[in-house]
Amino acid sequence: MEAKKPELNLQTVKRLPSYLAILKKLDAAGVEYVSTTALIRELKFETVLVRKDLGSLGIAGRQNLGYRPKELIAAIEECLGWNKRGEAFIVGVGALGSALMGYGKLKECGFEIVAAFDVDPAKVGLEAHGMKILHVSKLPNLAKRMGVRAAVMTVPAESAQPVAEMLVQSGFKGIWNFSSVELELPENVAVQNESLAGGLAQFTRKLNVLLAKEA
Amino acid sequence: MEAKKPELNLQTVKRLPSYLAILKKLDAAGVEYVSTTALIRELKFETVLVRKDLGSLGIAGRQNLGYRPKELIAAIEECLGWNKRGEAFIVGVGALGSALMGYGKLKECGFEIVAAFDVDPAKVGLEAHGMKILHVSKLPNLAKRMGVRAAVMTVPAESAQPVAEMLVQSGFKGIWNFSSVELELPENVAVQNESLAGGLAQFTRKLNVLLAKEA
DNA sequence: TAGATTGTTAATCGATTAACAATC
DNA sequence: TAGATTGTTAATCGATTAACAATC
Repeated sequence: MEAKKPELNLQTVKRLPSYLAILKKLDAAGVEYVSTTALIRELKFETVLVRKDLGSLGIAGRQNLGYRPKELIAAIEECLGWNKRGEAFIVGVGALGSALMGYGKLKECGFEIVAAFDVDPAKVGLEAHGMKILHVSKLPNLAKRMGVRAAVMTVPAESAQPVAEMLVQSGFKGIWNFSSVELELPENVAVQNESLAGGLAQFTRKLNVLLAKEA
Repeated sequence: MEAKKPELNLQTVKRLPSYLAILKKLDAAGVEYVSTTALIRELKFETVLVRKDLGSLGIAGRQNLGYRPKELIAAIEECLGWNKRGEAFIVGVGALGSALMGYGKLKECGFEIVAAFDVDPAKVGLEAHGMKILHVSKLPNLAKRMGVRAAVMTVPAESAQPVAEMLVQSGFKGIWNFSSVELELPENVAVQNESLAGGLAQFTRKLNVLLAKEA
C-alpha cells in the first residue's frame, strides 16, 4: 500500500471538492494541462495556496504548462476515498436528516445513504426519499449484516452521545455529526462535527458588526 | 452605542451557541452562578478556552463562584444579535434550502425566513413549509418593501455569483452562502460560507486515514 | 534571453494550550 | 490557611502569505 501523505492539512482537504468540481469540468472539455493561474480564475483562492494544496497531494506540475487535470482528479479522489463507493446509515430523520438524504451531491461523491433510522414511532415505517425508515433498535444487526461502518448523525442534542456510543458498539468507524454536541469517543473513531448553529452565529455576528459600523 | 469588542475571534463566536444552550438550561433550572468547571462537564471544551471565550464577551466572573448565566446569556445574544428578531429571504428551494426552511432552530435564534425564491418555473407558486415560492424577479422590490437585508443562498454553483450580485444590488448586507463557491463581493457585505461538500471531504478523509492505519 | 510557470523557505497571523499569578 | 476559582501572559501549533529560487 502506498503511504498516505500525512502533511495534508484539514483546510486543504476542505478545499479539495472545489478543485475537483472544476478539474472535472476542464477534463470533460478535453483540457490536457491547467496552470494555477487558470485555476484561480474560477476558484478565487490565492495562487500560492493552490500550489501548496496541489503539492501536498503529491502531484507535480510541469514547468510552463501546469498540471494534468486527470492526474489531479485521480489523486484527490484517492485521497478522499471518493473513488470507491462508501455506504452509510443515517440516524435521525428530522428536517435536516431528510434533506441530507435528498441531497444528490453526496451520491456523486460516492457517499451513499443506504438505510435510515429514527426512534420516533410516528416516523418508523414511513418512507423518506424512497427509503423505509427503520427503528434504531434494528441498526446494530443490519450494520453487521451489511458491513456499514459510516454514519450520518442528525439527532437532537440530548441523544447525540448515547446514539454515538451505540454506533461505536455496532462497529462504526466514522460519524458525521450534525448534532452540535461535542462527542466523547475512543480515538479509533473518525468524527466530523458540523454545526449549523455555529455557522449561523458566525453569520449573524459578522452582519451585526458590519451594520454597527455603518450606523 | 456601546463599543463591540473586536477581539472576539471567529472560533469563539462559533462556540457561542453551545454555551447559550447550556446556559439557558441552567438559568431555567434557577442556577445563579456557574463555574467553568461545571460548564465543561457538559460542553467538553478545554477550561482555559471557556474562560478566554467568556472573558472576550466582556463578562467578568466572581472568584469562588463563577459566572451568572443570565448575564452571559444576555451578552451572547447581544453579541450575535439574537436578541432582536432578524428577517431573511431564502434563494433556491432545493433539498437543502427546503430543509433550512423547516429547521426550527433558526427561528429560536431570532432568525426568521420570511420569503422563499427560486427561478425554476416548476417550483414557483408551490408551497414549501407554508410559504409560497416566489420567482426571483420579485425579490428586489419585495426586499425594499420589507426592509430585509439578510439572505440564505442555497443555489447551484453556477448561479451563486450572479445571484449574490443581484442580492447586493437589492441592498442586502449579509449572505449566508451554502453554494460551495467563493463569492467576489464588495467589502461592506457580510458573507458566511458553508460547504457541505467540504465537510464531507474532511469526514471521508479522516475515515480513510483511520481505516488505512488499521488495515 | 525574456516570460511564464512550478516549487520552496521564511515570516506572519490566528487560535489554542500551558504555566502561573491573583483573589475570595 | 487551604482550596476553588477567575484571569493573564507566554509558548506552541496550524495554516496562510510573502519573498524568492529554479526551470522549461
